[in-house]
Amino acid sequence: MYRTIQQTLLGRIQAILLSRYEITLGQLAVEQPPSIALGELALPVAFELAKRLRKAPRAIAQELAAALTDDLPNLPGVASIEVAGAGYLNIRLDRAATVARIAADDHASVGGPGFRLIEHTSINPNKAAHIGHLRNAILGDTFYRLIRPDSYKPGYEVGVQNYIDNTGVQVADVVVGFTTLLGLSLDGVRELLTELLETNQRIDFYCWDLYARVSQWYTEAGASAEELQRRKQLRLDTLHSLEHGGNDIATIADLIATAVLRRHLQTMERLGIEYDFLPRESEILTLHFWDAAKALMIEKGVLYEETEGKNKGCLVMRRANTEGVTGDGPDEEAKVIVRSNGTVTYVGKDIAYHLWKFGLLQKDFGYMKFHEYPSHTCWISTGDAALNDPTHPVFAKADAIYNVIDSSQSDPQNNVIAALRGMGYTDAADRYTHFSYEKVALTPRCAIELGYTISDEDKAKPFIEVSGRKGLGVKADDLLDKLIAAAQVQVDARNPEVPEAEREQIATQIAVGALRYFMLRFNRNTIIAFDFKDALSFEGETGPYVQYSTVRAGNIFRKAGTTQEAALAALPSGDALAEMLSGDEGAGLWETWIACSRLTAVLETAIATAEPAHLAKYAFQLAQQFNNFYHRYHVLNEADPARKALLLATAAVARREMVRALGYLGIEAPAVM
RNA sequence: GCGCCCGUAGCUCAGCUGGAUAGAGCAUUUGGCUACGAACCAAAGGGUCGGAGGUUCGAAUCCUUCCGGGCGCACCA
Repeated sequence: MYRTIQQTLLGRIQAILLSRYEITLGQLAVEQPPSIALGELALPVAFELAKRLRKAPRAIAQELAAALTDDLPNLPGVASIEVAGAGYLNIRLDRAATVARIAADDHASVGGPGFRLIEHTSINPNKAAHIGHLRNAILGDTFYRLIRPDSYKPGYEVGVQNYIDNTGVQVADVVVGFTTLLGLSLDGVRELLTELLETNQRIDFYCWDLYARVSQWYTEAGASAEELQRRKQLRLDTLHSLEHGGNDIATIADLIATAVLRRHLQTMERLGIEYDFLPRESEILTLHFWDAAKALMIEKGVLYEETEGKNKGCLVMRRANTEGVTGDGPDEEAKVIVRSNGTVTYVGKDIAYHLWKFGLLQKDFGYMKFHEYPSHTCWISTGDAALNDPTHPVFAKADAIYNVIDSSQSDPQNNVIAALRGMGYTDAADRYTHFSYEKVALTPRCAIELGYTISDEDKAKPFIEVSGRKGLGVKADDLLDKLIAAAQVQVDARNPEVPEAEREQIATQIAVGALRYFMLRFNRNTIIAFDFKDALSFEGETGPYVQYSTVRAGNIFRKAGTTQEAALAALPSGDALAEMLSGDEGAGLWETWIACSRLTAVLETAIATAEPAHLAKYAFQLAQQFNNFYHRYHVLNEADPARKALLLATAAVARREMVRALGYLGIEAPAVM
């Protein structure tokens, strides 16, 4: 609703500027005044115009205020406009009329045309997911919730995919662990996987330790140089066997990668995170995506053979943000895409994959059903035409893409964008968003708590990098288990009358709420220094604080013998409502309604900036606002029926928007807690 | 060497495309449970927004420079 008013106001202002001054301003700022006593919206537009009109801001503001006041019939909901400070235009709204519209759930639309593809999670399928992966998946999943169509907004058509690098070095490393460190054959690996499954052991946890062992084995202190060289070669040979396919090593890799992948899906499903499609690198190889991309790149003149210098004999591409060839010499800054031995680099494969996303590659994956969620199917790629299920949805038609990938990958991401741009696909390049975020690190204290030995140098640092190679990190499932246990203690103590199964469900909701909120409260480019104390907190700026607020609100309706919907429908109207919302006393309630009306405005900002943290902050502010209201106004004891109805409606609107905001964060509102 | 990011209260972080007195949480101190559940609320202390210049009506925000930290810059994936 707040956004609706913003939009009409800006529209009128633009019209006035055009007719009076013949000025068009691209971007007009709308702010909230520091205090509600000054109004609900403020326009600093007069300051902007002062230079261009060579007039004092206050004088311009006076003129604009007069014009807007004349225009009041075209501004529904606006009560008055006044000039304040050095030249602000402060807008006051008609409280009763606005409250009625908010109660009726009148709000701006969010959404538009076009298909969007979000890629997130993309964990190497060779070990358990850790907190860093959680941040990635939670960011991606939350953004998906922000933009998808739902009952509140039309949104955008969207697909979610999780890229699986099942033929990379990380999988090769863990395969070396199974074949060499454990000395297992293909049958031996099959038996071990079955055994782990039957004894309810997590294969991804098993691989976590094995992967760390292999990494250590490659650089083992006691081993001779020849031996280490032999191990390195084994690693390389294994990688090549995976890439080539059709051998026992590749089959082992596939068994392990698929089993680990299934575990990742389970872990993420605990957090309410689902996928539509799992494209795998193995199919990018077997279906020869690169060959098609290469032909296209050469045709478009982006890819060329270097004939001299250090990259002689390679196919190279001009790098992003460089001038390329200046003068006669070779472009030494160029990025090698095809090595002199004819093999393609990672960026090359990535370019092919991204051409596919935008529907620009003349090739497609085969699709098989892989996992069933309650509401939809998750598909996986296949290179076997016989296995392709023709009923599969189409994904290779993106108008815009969002790649949730940590910020250290910005260089390769920019190379892919540069390739698209160089090929003339400027629309695609412009709508390619590297949804970058900083990593989750451990505080030294946390690392010590986990039992790792930390060097003095590391102890002095503010944080220590998580390392799958070293096995240094907090596994996602472990953290979630820990959070559930902590929540369970509280739920059991506070709600002994609730059946056990329900208490467990509530504890899980709280744990997920705490975890998701924790990962979302920071801006994307803030490094999170992980600490159990903060992550396990249920007080202050946390998910459970917001959840608790919804429970409190819910209790009011229950005890008043009504429901949230009925309370909103029973909002008083007319002069009685206006009277109750007026003055300082009414301002307290009015403030809550205005805060509740800002959801679409916040959604819009969060989507435009690809920053879910805005919504997390908003959810918390709403809860603070509600708790403030809760203490200030006692609903059930209110003697005046009209006033009581207004208080009930206020609690109802607060709960409605808190639950919505939480929903976008992927957090449920428990019935009790 | 080049590129990107960061430096705001004791700690962890917000601060919307420059705007009104720089805000939260945690921690500390104090007050509030015979009133809708205290996973809560209220109050207090705590800031030369890394330093120095500059741009202008106005700078935490933009520009330059320096200091301090992080991450990239392979014929690795």
